Amino acid sequence: MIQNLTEHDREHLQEALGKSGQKVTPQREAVFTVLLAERDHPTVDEVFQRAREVMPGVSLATVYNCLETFVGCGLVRQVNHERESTRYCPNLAPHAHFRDKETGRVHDIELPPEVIKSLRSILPPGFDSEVIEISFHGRAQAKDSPAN
Amino acid sequence: MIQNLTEHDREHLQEALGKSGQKVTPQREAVFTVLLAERDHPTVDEVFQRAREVMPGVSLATVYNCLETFVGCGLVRQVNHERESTRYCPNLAPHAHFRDKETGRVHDIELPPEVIKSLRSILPPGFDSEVIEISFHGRAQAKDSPAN
DNA sequence: GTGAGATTTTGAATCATTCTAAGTACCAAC
DNA sequence: GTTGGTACTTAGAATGATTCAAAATCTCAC
Repeated sequence: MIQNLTEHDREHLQEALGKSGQKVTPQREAVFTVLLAERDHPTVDEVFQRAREVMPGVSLATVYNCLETFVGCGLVRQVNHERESTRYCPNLAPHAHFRDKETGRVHDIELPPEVIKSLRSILPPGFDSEVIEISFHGRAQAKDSPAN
Repeated sequence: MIQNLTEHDREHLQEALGKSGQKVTPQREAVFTVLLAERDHPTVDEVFQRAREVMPGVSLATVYNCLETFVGCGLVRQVNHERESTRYCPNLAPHAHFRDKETGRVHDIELPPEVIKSLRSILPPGFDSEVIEISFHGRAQAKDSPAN
């Protein structure tokens, strides 16, 4: 069952939206409620299904809009950041990727073994990871692609 | 300009394909050549455009097939691993994600500040990152979602 | 209450990717 | 050298997530 927002959460929503000049609407409340109710990293479609339980008339487009708005004002995070076309690289050495916001270019960043180790060490017992994907997003002033 | 494969690269291709009972074909050679020629993490469509310069008749479907084959036999790596629907989470504390291969579930993994620091430290000078995305892929025997 | 601007809705459009069915190439056995 | 099998490629249709466009609705300041 999806509970109503607590006073505190409602204020949080209000404040975050307000800061960027946007309003609290029933739809936004519904979507936010859904996100807080079950923190299982739902897809848009899952959010949509659940939101309809609370507000039967909401549309899928609105759910997309709300989520975009929330991401924009820092209320929620996108897990598959900037879903774009899949990219391929023939560099098989362990490395991270850095996507330059400005150019869209992706650079390889060498990944020293001790960093990999420290990453693995944060996994709780019972979690066994074969693949670690790391990607940075930001700006690079570098002239040329580094390590490749 | 896209050069032909070196002897060495051709052998590499041959061996990797052979291991999984697959053949070297002109199309696969062309696609592999393209991948090695410019290591800029191209999208499928970019690979397709470039492959056509080398082999005008090649089809998009074949490029998809070749890339899938290469990933399967470990010749290349996919940058946007498992492109799926975008997911959302309201956990704003810095954390990594762990996707369980079996269930498809995504778990939050707490990210200690020192690990973040060590990650930032691998960026070459001139690279300034605002967002770091980390995702593990593997198996979890845990009963329940941990830190959330 | 009116009007401007923001928000929502529906349905169409787009884009990456996958699927399907038919065609082609190659190799082995005869 | 023909036959058959298997892997591979092709074109185009189908799918699925997401975005867009235009009309309808809401909200708030006045």
